[in-house]
Formats: sequence, structure tokens, C-alpha cells
Amino acid sequence: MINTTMHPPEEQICFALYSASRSITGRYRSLLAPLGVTYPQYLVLLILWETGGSTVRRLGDRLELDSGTLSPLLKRLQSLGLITRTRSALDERVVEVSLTATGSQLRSEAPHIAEQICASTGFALDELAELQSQIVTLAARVREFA
Amino acid sequence: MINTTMHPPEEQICFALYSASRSITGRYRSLLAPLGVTYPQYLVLLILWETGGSTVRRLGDRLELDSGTLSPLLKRLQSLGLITRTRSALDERVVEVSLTATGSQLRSEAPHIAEQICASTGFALDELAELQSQIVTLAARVREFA
DNA sequence: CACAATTCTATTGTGCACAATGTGTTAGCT
DNA sequence: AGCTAACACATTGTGCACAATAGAATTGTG
Repeated sequence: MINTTMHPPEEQICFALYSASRSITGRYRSLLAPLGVTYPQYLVLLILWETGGSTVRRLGDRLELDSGTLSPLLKRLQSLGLITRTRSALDERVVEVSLTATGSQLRSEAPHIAEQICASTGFALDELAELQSQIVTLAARVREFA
Repeated sequence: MINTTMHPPEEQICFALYSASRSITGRYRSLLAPLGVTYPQYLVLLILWETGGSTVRRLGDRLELDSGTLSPLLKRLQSLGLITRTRSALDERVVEVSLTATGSQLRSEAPHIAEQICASTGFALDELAELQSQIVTLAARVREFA
């Protein structure tokens, strides 16, 4: 008898991660709708709020996204009036990304979004930290085979 | 002083899930490339290999995907010659999805893919099971606010 | 200094995801 | 039967993701 033990998707941790990620993105969709931005756009804004400015390269390093994803995303943030994109004078290859006044102000309208989601999980903060640590470790090991 | 405690993406469990999901999908991309299917397509095949056949509705229920995602995906599986799609005779609304001979045979060429990924995480099987359980619980609670 | 290799971004093409809408079908109610 | 609501699926439009490619700028090397 051939081994045909193939677990259904619902029993696999890969599907759990895939599904959980989409569930969380959906929750962000609701919470971010008043601000008019998507979750990936919000991630970019988080970095800009922290650093004041960045480059496409550094954004891609931190979010693990390539220019094929970031270029159009940043154009949309620009057309929303939230950021500016300018070629660096020192190195004409790099594009500097900065917040506009509107983009900076948006920070105060977007507080506690992550906190709301964490609260709705019903997990304690230390449980979430432990869970996150394991997920990060898992992802790092999976990525080693790239 | 205004509270401006806004954690960077890398410290948030939401980003960890988002990032881990993409890392795993990337690993599947490599492993599934020889079969010519994507990870979401592979999830559909897993269900069909288990059940022998299904409908768009039931596939969507199990994978939490809507017809806007599944319809074109199933068309691609059909054009690959892996499935057939036929209107049910009893209820003309539903579309029955079945494996072709080629689609069935693909099962034997796709073994141990999940096992390979689980192995590369370095976690023991019981650790993965515990982690999966927590992720599923977390996602379910987040989804309650939809 | 030439010039090859590398770096950084943008573009193209494919395939998800999902909201919103449309179409045909069935079921429920009177 | 007639009519309304609910259902199943498809389509349209927007926005990620990512591979592959291209193009311009910089760096490293002889």
C-alpha cells in the first residue's frame, strides 16, 4: 500500500499562517479604511513615522518587499499626498521617501490600531510576545532555504 | 506629552504573521515549481485529493476564499488539465470541481512537500502542533470582529 | 582613465485577494 | 402559480507580491 498520508490544509501550520495573515489583514482593512490606506501602505508609514524618512532600498529591507511591490505602492502614497519621492542628490540611483505634513499628521489619527487587534486576540501581551518570537524564528529558518 | 509609542513593524506579531506567511509561500513556490502549480492551487488540489471532488462553495468554505479568487484560479487549474468544472445537474447554480486523471496522478509527484517545510523549521512536531493551535485560535478571535 | 561588475529603482507580466456588482437558479411564502 | 428572498457563481476593478528584465548610476579594478 502506497503511503498516501496527506493532511488536509486545515491541519497544516503553513495554512494556519496563510489564513491567519489574511484574517489580520482583513481586520486592518476595516480599521485603516477611515484613513484611506492599506495594510502594506500602513507598514511603510510606520517606518516613516519612526525614522522621518527612508529610501526604497531600506523600506524593502525592513519589510522584505522588492521594488516591484514598493514602487507602485509608494506612487499611490504619493498620489494620496502622504509622502514625497525625490532622487538623492548624492546618489542618483536612490529615491528618498519622506512624509508630507499630511502624512505626518496621519500618525495621530492612527493610534492604537495594533493594540486593538492584539486585544481582540484574547492573548496576554507576554503570550503574544512568545508567539511572535516563535513565528519569527520559524520564518527565518524557512527563509534559509531560499 | 502625547503618547506616541508606536512600535516598528518588526516588533509586531501582525507583521510577523504577514512576513512568515510570505516566506512559507516562497518556499512552496520553489517546491511546487516542478509541478507547475502555485500554493493556493496546491491547497485546492489537497482538498480534491482528499475528497475526490468538491464545489466552488465548499472549496471557498474550507480555504476561506471567495469566488472572486477561486473562479480564475480554478480556470487556470482547468487549463492546466488538472481539473474539470461542470454545472451540477441537480442545482444549476453550483459548479462541481473534479480531478482529471492527470490531476490525480500529480498527487504521487507531490509528496512530502509539507514535511520538507516542517523539517526546515527546526521545530519538533509537537511544537509545531502547539504553535499551529495558537495561531488558529488567534485568527479565529480576530475574525470575530469582521 | 577605461570598463566591467555591482547597485538601485522602475517596468512588465502573472497570479492571488477581496469588495462590489451582476446573472441565473432555487427555495419559501402566500 | 406568483413573487420575493436567498443562494452560487462569475465578472470587474483595485492593490498587493514576486520573477524577470531593463536602465541608469556608482564602484572596483587593472
